[in-house]
Amino acid sequence: MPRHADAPLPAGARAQAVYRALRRAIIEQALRAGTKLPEDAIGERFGVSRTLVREALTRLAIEGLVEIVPNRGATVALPTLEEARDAFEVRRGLERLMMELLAGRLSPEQCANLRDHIALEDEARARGGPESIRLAGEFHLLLAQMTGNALLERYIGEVSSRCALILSVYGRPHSPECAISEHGQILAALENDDAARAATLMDAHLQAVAERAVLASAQATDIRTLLAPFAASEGLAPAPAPGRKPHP
Amino acid sequence: MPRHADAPLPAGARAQAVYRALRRAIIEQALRAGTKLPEDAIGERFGVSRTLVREALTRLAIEGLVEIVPNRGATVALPTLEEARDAFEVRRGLERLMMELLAGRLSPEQCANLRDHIALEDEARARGGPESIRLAGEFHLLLAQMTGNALLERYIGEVSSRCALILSVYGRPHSPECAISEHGQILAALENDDAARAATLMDAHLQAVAERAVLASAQATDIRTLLAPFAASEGLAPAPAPGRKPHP
DNA sequence: GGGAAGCGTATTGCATACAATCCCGGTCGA
DNA sequence: TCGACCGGGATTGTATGCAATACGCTTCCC
Repeated sequence: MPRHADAPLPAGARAQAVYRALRRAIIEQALRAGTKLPEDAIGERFGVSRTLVREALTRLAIEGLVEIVPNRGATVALPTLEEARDAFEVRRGLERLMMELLAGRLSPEQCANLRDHIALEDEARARGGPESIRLAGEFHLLLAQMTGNALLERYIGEVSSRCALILSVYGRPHSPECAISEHGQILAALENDDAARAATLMDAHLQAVAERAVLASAQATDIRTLLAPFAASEGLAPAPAPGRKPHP
Repeated sequence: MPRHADAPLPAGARAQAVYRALRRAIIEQALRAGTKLPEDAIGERFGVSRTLVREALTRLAIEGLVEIVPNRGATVALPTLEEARDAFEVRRGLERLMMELLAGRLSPEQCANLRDHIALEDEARARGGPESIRLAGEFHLLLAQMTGNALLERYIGEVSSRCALILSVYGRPHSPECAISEHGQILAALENDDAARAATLMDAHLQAVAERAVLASAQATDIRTLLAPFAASEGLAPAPAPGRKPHP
C-alpha cells in the first residue's frame, strides 16, 4: 500500500526508498547503462538531500548496478563482457545450490504462488511490457525466498539484478530472455522431488539465457574482433593481444 | 607499504581505510560481537568526520558484520544460529563452484603461493596468534582470487568474514578452526585435476568447521533447549514454539 | 518497596555549507 | 589549423550544525 506523502517516513527509510526506486529504474531500463546519475538532480527529484542519494548510490555501487568514479560521480554501470561471464558463472553456482535446497520441499501453496508468477510473466511477455524483465528475475528471487536462507536470497537478488543489467547491454532488444516453458519445467522438477533434474534444467536455463545474450553480441562489442576480417583481407596481421596470456 | 601520515589520501580512500580497519578489527576479534560502535568515537580515533564513519558502517552492515538499528546506532553483529547455518550453507555452494573452476587450472606458481600461505597458517596457529583466524579465511580468499572471477571473489570474501564472526561467537575459544591438513589436502586435489575430490574435500572441510563450532554450542545458546530437561523432570510441557511451523 | 512518569544527556538522522576537483569552453601562440 | 593553456561553472568530497530520538537517572506516587 502506498504511503501518504506528508507522513514522515521512519528513520532510514528514505534512503532505502531512493535505493529501491533507482534500482527498479535501472533494471527496467528506464535508466540505461552508462547514464549519468548526478546527486543533485536525483535528490531534487525525490525530495531528499544529497546525503541520502549518496547512500543509495553507494549501495548500488556495491551491488554492481552503478559505477562510481572518484570526483566524477556515478553512472549506471556498463558491465564488461568479462563481468558478464563472471556474473552468470556465480549465478549458476548459487542457483544450483538453491535447487538442491528446494527440491521436494515446496508446499502446495508455494507451488501455486510460483505458478501464478509464471502466468504473470507470460502475460507481461505477451504484452511486451518492460516489466517482463523484472518479473523474470523475480521468479528466481521468489524461489530464493522459499529456501528460507536470507543470505542466499540476498545474493540471488543481487546477481539477478546484475544479470538483468547485463542483458540490457548485451541482449538483443526486447528478446524474451526466458523461454516460456523453462521456468515451468524447473518448477515441475522441483515438485517432483528431482533435485538433480532441477539443477540440470536450471543450469541449462541460465546457460541459454547467457548464450542468447552475451555470446550473440560478443563480436559486436570487441572492436578488434570486428576489424579482424578487414585486416586479414588486406594482409595485415593483428598485433598480439597484451595482458591475456594464452592457455598453458 | 604504509602511507605517510601527512600526505592527504585520494578522494574516497579515507572511508575505505576506516572500513578496512573496522573490518579487520572485527574479524580478529579486537572488537567482539555485540560491541557498540559509536560514530563519534570511531571518527575521533581515525581523524575523520562522522560522515565517513557512517559510510564505512553502512558497508559493514550490508556485509553483515555490523548491525545498524535506526536511531540506536551500530554494533558488531551478533549472528543468530539460523544466520550461521545460512552462511555456511551459501559458503558451501560458492566454494564448490570455486573448486570446479580451479581444478587442474592452477599454475605451479599459484600452487607455490598457496603452499606458502598454508605454512603461514600453521605457524600462526602454532603461536596461537589472533591472526590465525584471519589467515585461515584468507586461504579461501586467495583461492577465489585465482579463479579470476571478481564477483566470486567478493562473495567468498564476504561470506568468509561472516563465518569468521560466527566462529568468534559460537566457536570454542581459540580452537583451531581449520585442521592442519585440510587445506593442504584440498590443494593437492586441485593440483591433481580432481575437481570432484576437491569439491568433496571442501564440503567436508566446511562441514567440519561448521560442526565443530555451531553445533557444539547450539544447546548452550538456546535457553529453551537448555531448560528443557529441567522442565521435563518437573512434568512441565513446553509451550509450542510460535513462528516456526513444523515440517509438513 | 515497586513502578511509572519526567527530564537531561548522549547519540543518531539528515541537511547544508564549504573546499576540492574535474570538465568544458575559449584564448593564445606556434 | 592545431595544440596547449587557462578560467568558469558544475559536481563531488567532507565536515559540521541542527533537530529528533532513545536511554538512564531522578523523582514522585501508590
